[in-house]
Amino acid sequence: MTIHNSEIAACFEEIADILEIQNENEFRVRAYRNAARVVAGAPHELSSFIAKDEELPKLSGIGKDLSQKITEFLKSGKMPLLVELKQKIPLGVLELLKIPGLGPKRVRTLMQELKVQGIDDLKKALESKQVTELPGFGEKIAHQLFEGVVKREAQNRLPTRVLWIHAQEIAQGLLDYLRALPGVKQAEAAGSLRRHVETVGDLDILVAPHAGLKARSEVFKKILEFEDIQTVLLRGPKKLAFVLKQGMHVDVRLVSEQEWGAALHYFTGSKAHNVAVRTIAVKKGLRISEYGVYRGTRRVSGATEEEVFKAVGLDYIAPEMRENAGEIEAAAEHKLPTLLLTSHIRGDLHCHTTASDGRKSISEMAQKARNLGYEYLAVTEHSQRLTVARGLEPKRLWERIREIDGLNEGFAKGHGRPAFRILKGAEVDILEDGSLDYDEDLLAALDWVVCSVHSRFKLSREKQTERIIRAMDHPHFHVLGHPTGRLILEREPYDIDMEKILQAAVERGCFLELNAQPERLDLNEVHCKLAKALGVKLVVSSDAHNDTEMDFMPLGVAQARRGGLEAADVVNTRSWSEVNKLLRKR
DNA sequence: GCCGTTTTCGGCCCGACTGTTTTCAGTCG
Repeated sequence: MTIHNSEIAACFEEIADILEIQNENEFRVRAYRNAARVVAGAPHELSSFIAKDEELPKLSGIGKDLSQKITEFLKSGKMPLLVELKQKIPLGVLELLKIPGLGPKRVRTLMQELKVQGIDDLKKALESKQVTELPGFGEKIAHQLFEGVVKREAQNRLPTRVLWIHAQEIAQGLLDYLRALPGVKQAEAAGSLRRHVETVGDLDILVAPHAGLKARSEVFKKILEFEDIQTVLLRGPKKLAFVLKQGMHVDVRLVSEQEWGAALHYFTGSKAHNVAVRTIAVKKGLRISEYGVYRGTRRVSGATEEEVFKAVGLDYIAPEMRENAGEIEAAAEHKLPTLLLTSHIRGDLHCHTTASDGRKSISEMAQKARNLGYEYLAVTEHSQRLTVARGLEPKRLWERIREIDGLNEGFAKGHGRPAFRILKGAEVDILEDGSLDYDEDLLAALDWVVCSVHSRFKLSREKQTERIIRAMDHPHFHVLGHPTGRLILEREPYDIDMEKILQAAVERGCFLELNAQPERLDLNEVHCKLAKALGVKLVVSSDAHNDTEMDFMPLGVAQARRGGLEAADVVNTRSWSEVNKLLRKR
């Protein structure tokens, strides 16, 4: 059984929670939280080092003690400190920390004074009014906690985060409203939305009003008149919080123009990135807050993000990379990658039409591709095995090949438009034994072959990995489609050894896909970094089932940027003739 | 518990808001 980094991180988070409730040294608590973040963001599965009987790599924030704990956990599956701590504390108590208004101190009071051991106990204590008699608790907090308990019960199985694209739609509506207000100079979304994290929990919105006290208070009033606001949670002089009808939590900050850059940086995060940047500032005798960069009481900069980075000796770091996963060190050494842009993309190498499970004809899809300025579009219908998606029998695919040849002749005639070409492709199922779903001669007639797993997701890690690598052995295997099979918030990835698969791809000269569908987005940023380090090139594809879905390409590009990819790392930043040269020799 | 161009002790990121207080603790991001 393999233990993933996320499981190690979860253990450290739990230890931190319990230590905090026990009123332990806050810096020890912070060390565990920091370690959880570092491990969760590590580019390699730490278990792979143990499997190879190697030392764990040095990670900043993981010292001798934690390194030893991780090693023991990976070898034995047990973390003795956590076991010991859990014996000292009722299990339901950790759940209490998730109720808004309850932190470690109040949980401790509830445990000691009222013997509260979980959410049910808390509810009873609240109903019997015992809670309001405790020191530090009053009517309002009791009310807030009761709401939290009820909401928790109702929400238990609802996901608390939404897909990036849904958050983006909601944010866009709010931003359009804010930017149209007369007193507003600029408004921007920060937070995980700006960093293009796959899922978003809440919105962080910055608003810069025109100067003057009156303008500020006027703007505040107007913001609260936004029609989608359901409940206002908080309203201070600089900060508003509310819940929208869509269930999305929103924090709004009023920011002056000269503070804009510092505030944008601060609220874009990530938290780990901010802490790391501010730590560098402290070492240079500076102090960074959301208001600016200060030396003593003197404000040094803060109007733009570029200024903030420059003040602490860093190159500008794109929001997508701000996870404290190596970008700060790279920025200090002027070694940041020149990130991929959507404008670098010269063609889309994965889409479907009405022939299988798409919604538009080849011509309509080609038209859209030309409108996007692409030079080529690979039409990649599903193969015969995927009957639910009306996968093509060989005979129908042969017909399609001839049809596409005909269309391309039309494009060749030009009519004054730039050259364009439809590529004859397929998304071929990788069968359980690793063979492909079409015969050799048919595959040989195609320009571009995407190979994907669409069945038997539950194979063991060894078997699934072997299955994919065996498929890669096939001479016509060009790219592994949606390599993990996950559907964000819906379906876990299948269990595979990604490092092994990437290594196999290097050896065989094939590619992996970064699928731009909003619920796929695999490879993720950690895999992208690994791919780049190993020298595997990726293909960013829309996997469009409708012409409108070809607009998903920027989502894939954003994921690639999170993984630090440059244009050269991505296959379809090249012309088709250049891509063809990259294809493995047959 | 981690870390070191203030190296093996003594620091450790920063501020807003709320409620319960009468100057601040707790929570949150």
